[in-house]
Amino acid sequence: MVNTQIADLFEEIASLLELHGESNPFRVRAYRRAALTLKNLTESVSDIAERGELDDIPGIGKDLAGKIREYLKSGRITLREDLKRNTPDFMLRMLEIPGMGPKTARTIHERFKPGGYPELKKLARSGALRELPGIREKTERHILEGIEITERKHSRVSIGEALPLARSLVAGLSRLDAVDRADAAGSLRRMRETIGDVDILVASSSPQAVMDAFVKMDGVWKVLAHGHARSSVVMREGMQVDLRVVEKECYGAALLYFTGSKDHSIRLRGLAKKKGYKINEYGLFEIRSGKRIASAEKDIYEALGLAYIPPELREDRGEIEAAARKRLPRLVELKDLKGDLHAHTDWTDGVDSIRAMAEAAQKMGLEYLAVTDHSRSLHIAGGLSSERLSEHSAAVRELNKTMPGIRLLAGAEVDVLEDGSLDYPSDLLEKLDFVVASIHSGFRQGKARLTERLVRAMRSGRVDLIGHPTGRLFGERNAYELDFDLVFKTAAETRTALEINGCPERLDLDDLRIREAVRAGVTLAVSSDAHSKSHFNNLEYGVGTARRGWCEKDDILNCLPLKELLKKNRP
DNA sequence: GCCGTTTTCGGCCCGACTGTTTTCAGTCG
Repeated sequence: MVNTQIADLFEEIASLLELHGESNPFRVRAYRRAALTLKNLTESVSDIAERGELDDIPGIGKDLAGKIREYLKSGRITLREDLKRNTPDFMLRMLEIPGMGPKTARTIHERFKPGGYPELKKLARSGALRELPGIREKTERHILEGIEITERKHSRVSIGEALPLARSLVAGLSRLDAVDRADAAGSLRRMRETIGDVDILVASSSPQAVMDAFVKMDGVWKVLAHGHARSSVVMREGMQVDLRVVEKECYGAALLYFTGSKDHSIRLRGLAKKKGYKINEYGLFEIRSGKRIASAEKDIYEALGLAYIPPELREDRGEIEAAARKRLPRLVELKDLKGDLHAHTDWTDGVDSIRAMAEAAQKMGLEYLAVTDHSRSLHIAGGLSSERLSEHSAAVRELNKTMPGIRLLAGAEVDVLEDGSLDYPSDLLEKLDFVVASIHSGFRQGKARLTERLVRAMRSGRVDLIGHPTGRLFGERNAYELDFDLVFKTAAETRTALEINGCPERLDLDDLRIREAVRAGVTLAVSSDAHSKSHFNNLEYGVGTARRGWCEKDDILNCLPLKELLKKNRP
């Protein structure tokens, strides 16, 4: 996507400017901010450029608009080419080392011009770097450790990995006598689909004791920083965890600050300043008197004239304006889900029986579960033949007689074949209670044909829900391109729901597309796509993503009680 | 480089930790 390409170039320009000693930090920030804005855009900048509306984008002025146009026209940005020509590749890569910023990278490069990590390591080991100003033995050691961390650390991990780790750390910390309260903050609390660092906040009146225990916790590999208010460690799996300890009185303000996002915080602080206040992690203060006005999250928002903004919305994507007008959505919650409409069993590629899955769903407090095993063409997953599907439905219905408290729906996840037809005959689908249709093959067909497949499936009149609509798989496969205007329009017209697949490797649709879909009047469904009992946890990730997409309860099909679901589905 | 109920100049969020420093610079979130 062209937006991402330009965003990456803007980020690169920002780093290059710093390396070249750019004296105006705000110029650098302007590029970084613009990069983030572009990544958050759902519309392609080339469309916006065609309408001549580039400088309507916040943070994009005359100059940056010009650079975007230059890229769209020529595929290059002259400033970036010029800077790049005068910057060795490794100088830029040195910035990836934690603790290594532009000033240090530049100093080292000017004197030694190392061409890669091996050379830099040799310099640090030999003690050669310490002849530079500001660098002594400890800095050398930190550079060596930083390189080691860079080599070990994988980039962002899915929330499915990060959340359980964070919860076990929070539980461990909560057991300490010195700890009054502990929470995961940062991008985890905002339920971002991927997590860079895990941020944990603790309230305690004996911070040093908490910190000392933290850096010695199980699984800690390296200690990056160990202070009395803040510490950072790297876990054996390579994930960085930052811990911040504050007094109980500041907990809300610290939670606000530590949850971010950075851009949301910056906006809040700007607002505060205009009102004569100052926000830091200890509270909201009146500048004139130095008095603390508020410290709970809610109270701080209120003092700024804003409604309370749930963490999932704190991305500076219009939530501050909406909060000022008291027009924030009432976000869907996990407890609003009445059922799950997409799950697999040991009839195909799931590991648990229909009964075991039903019991697990019931334990989650669900009223209904659609059992949607794979269709015949998906051989790799042991897709059911037409005959087997009939037996499957019969087994599901038989079980309903013996299991009070949960209603099982006989369903299928039917493949949308390469020509857009469905993988079971129409009369067979007609007999099912619930039909999920998904694309599992032919991902490379291109935007027009993939869109046409989904449109045809929706127009078949046999499909209730489109499963994982963009096919993305975290770390494996990017979302395929679709004509979303057409997909959303068709979904709304045919009253076909689109899935928010809660599997953490999918989270498909993603937050931005969900928001677009809601605006287009599309109904969504949060599904677990569970392949085992434990996967019903996925619903939590799905709801988190739905909330990031500004979904209310009424936008979600499986928030309907069973009766209404059946009525709506088969009128 | 952007932006404007402090509007075309002069601002731009704020604090912790570390190391190399005697009062601060660099980096990070």
